[in-house]
Amino acid sequence: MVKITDVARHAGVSPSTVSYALSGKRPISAETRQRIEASIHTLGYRPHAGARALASSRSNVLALVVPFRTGMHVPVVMQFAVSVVTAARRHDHDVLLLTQEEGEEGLRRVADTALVDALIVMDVQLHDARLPLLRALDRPSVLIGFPAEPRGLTCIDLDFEAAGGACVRHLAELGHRCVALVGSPPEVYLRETGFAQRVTRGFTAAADERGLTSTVHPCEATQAAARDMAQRLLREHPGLTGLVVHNEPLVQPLIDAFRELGLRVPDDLSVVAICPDAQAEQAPLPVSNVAVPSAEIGAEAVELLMHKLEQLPVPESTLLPPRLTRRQTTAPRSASG
Amino acid sequence: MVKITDVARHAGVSPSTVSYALSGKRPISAETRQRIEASIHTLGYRPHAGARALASSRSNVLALVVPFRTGMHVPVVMQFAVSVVTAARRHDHDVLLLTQEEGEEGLRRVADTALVDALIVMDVQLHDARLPLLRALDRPSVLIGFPAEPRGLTCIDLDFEAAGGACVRHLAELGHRCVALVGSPPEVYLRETGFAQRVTRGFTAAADERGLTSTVHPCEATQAAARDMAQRLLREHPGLTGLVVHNEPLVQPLIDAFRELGLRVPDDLSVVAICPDAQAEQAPLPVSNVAVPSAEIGAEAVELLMHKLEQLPVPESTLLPPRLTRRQTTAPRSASG
DNA sequence: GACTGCTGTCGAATCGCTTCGACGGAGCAA
DNA sequence: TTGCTCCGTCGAAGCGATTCGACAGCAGTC
Repeated sequence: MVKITDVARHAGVSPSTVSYALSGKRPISAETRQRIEASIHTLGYRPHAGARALASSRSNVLALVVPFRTGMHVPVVMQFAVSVVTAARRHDHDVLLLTQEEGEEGLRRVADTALVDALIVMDVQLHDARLPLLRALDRPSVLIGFPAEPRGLTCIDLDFEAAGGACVRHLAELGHRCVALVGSPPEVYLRETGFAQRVTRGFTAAADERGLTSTVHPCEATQAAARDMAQRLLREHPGLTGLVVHNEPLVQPLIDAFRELGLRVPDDLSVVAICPDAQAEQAPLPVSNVAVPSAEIGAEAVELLMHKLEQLPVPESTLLPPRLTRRQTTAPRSASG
Repeated sequence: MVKITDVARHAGVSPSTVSYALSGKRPISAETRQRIEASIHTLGYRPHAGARALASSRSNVLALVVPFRTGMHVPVVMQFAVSVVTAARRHDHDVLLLTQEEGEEGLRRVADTALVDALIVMDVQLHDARLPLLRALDRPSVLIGFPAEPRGLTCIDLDFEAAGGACVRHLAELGHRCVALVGSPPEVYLRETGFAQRVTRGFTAAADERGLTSTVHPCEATQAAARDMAQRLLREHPGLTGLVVHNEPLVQPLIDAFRELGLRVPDDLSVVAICPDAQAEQAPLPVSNVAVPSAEIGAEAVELLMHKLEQLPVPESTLLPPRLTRRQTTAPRSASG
């Protein structure tokens, strides 16, 4: 293994000079720097991560805690993880993958052994058991999602409340007067994952504000449940012409189910989903949607963390504003509707 | 931060004794060990990961390289990653997440900086550009998937060839005489990802062996493509009664498309998929399938790596035998079929 | 009773890098 | 010329573990 002393000897300088040339923490003359860079290149030198971490007390590694089994949509999680890795690399950091299964002990372990410099925690619950720990840890963290009490933490997420409102307003502007929200499976509400409730709140508030009739329905993510839900909505709310879906795997099955029941989308029923753009675009009939911007959230979470690592102030809450794209599943309410 | 010398002082022993008590590399009397453990507990000691890595030249971290954009089914990748993390933790290792985007340079970086002890590489292509590097690296690696020339490497995957064969034999035993394979999107074949070709080979060989009529059709993973494919198969192969699907997102759309064309599953058409059990079970009509055992592959990949780290011999190839589960989409060929 | 062989522990060296203080020389002001 | 400041570089002291060789004490052997 080639080490910093080898480089130093080869370049005719001292090890500390090589170190400073690499880190830029002290001025080094252009000439010397070039000689050092040449030596590094010809010798193929790479600083030893452990030695560096020991000496500098920085590992340049971030922990990412991903949900294990949850109501969360898998592609969203994956997309998110990839964007975190990509963003971290831009800041010369790597990403250690932890599963939620490890729980608090896992967080404590990677933090206390100085294996990571900072943590990103996904799928935060309203009353998450890990909150006290995250507050107490000597390492900065960023949460994806909002707990009941975010003070003293750094949280980021899509503004789901505004997203729910945006969907309703879009429908209202198209003339719809009776709308329904089909949401996450019941256990997501029970687990208090926050975002489900926030969508509901925004949805209901906007509907009330515009004087629309509205109902909310949690729903399992299966085709059978979709079919039942479609029938039930038709039966219980005959005037329904606008539907908001916040349940990724259910978007297409619901649309299909309504079709089978004889409703045309968007002519008889307008559908707007809260889901990733990729999904909305690729549907057989592209779906009007509010984007769930996993990549943006991941990238921004890393930026926040980098600021915290540099002791710069960051906002406690970051709510990304919803972006609604009208595609082909929403249309003005027809005369017959 | 509490360090090993603090523990040593508290327990009235030398630091090296603490280290040996922790690692078990030399005998320590029961009494001393207990005193040390008590001190560790009361002081809340955790060994510094960097210091440990530097001294022992072992970081206890594995790298996992996941595909970025690919024909691979996202939930399979995720499932796989989670099982790798879980298995690694059982061996007191952590997992560093790399994206394929980083390419060879990324592998070289984490290996040469001694950030990781070993690597797991997913989505290996037949003529993967990373193979020479992986052969040359001073750190062991395990590949998920088989390149054209696996010699000198350690590879593991489902035995896709046997899986293709198993599907055909299952259909043959039910009396079917004309079968088709609907496979991955064309680009997966072009990218030479190996598993697509292997399924085809096993499928065709088994069909020939049993004297069945067989055809193979790559297919995009969209609903529209599924519909076209169903129509085309019906038109071109009127005698078709057995279908093998090796394309996760297409399984349900294909079944739906055939239904819409008036075919009953399994009465008129038997369908067997190569897909994760979870997907097969959760379908509206549970699908007969050969399991893609991501979790097993991930766990076994970690075991192989652990053996290699201990210098134990491991097989160059590990092919997991296919496991076919008959559910509700396959039935004996009907008289009319 | 001297010798051999364990068992259990210690001390010191070492891993490879960062960082702090020091210092020589150049540039500039008085 | 003297005295100050910077700039660029060096040397040495850590960072916090692991590991190797040494050694004391005790048991068993001839």
